[in-house]
Amino acid sequence: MHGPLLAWYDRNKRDLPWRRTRDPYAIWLSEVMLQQTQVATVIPYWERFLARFPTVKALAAAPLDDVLSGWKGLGYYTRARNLHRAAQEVVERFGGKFPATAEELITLPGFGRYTAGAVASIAFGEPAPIVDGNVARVLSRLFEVEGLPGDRDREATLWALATALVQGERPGDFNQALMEHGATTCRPESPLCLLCPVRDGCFAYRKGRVDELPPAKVRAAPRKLFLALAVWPHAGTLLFARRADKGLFGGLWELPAVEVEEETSEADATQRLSTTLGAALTLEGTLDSVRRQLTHRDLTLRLLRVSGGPRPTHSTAFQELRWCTPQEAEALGMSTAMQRALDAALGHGVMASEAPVAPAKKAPGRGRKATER
DNA sequence: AAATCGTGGGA
DNA sequence: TTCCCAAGATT
Repeated sequence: MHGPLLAWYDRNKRDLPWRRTRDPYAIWLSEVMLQQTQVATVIPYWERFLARFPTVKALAAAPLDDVLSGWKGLGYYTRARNLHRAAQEVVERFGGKFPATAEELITLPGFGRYTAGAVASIAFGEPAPIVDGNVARVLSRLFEVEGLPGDRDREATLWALATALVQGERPGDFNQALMEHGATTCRPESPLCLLCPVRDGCFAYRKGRVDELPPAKVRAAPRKLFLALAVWPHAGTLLFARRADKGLFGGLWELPAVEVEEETSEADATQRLSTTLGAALTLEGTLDSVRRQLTHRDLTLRLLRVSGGPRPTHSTAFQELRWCTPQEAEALGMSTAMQRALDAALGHGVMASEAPVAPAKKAPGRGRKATER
């Protein structure tokens, strides 16, 4: 099946930007961005990021804030943090020369077995195996591998198969052929078996089990999470805070937030924010909540417009505090959820409703008039 | 080793 | 609207 699949790949592969380069750094970047993320989403991010950080040395030398800003909106932000750390290790441990073997690569932050094998095979031609979601699905069907995703025996079988299959011509292209086949033909729903180049050897196809392999993974119901956000305008700025490195949205900026319960009153939430920020806050009004559905979280952001003092510049509850104009805030690493909340606040005229500071600044035109309730 | 970590697109 | 989930790594 090695030959037919490779031939199919040569005829049918998509023209993706990272397939036009042999730069290990650029290929690595694509692999990290593609983790749990769809190709169409990654393409513009990859091009922008590469223009901003053209080499591993440039990335290593950049401030983490710039890296997180470049990752803004892509999700799984630990990837950006690990990418940055790994770039610095490439410079320090390997003299800026990208390590060429899976064995070395896997010692870098953010490199697991998959990413190490992908970079080693695609960028350096090492016959290193990979098993991602696509490959797992393709091999499960071809060889009728049983077991749920995550099952130890199943994973071991898949890696053993991938290891055996990648020995041969053009290991990087073969690995990509496996993935490409899984992404476009041997896809999860309604696979296109009539177009499959290796149908004759597929056990699941012969037995009519294509639709039942592999079994879908069981997913826990998302838990609810309520955050109360302080929308605190002053002199054309808003207060922003940097979250802890670990956990949800780690290291990203936000409108200062505290976790609350669904039934927590606005007054109590304001009090919690006062304590957290070390300031006496007055609730001036509320804005519509912003809801976001994450894989594991059902997120509700409750926006509280507040005033008060003294205005803090640091806090024990946050890594860092900063008063930023809306324009300055655009350069902060921020989750999409928080970006939506910020856009909502600005769109409702929270800057304009502030007592004007001479000379009066115009609120950014976000469309809607203030409809504060 | 089961849980955690985001997002946008498609059904 | 709601649900599902895609080129995984980390603890």
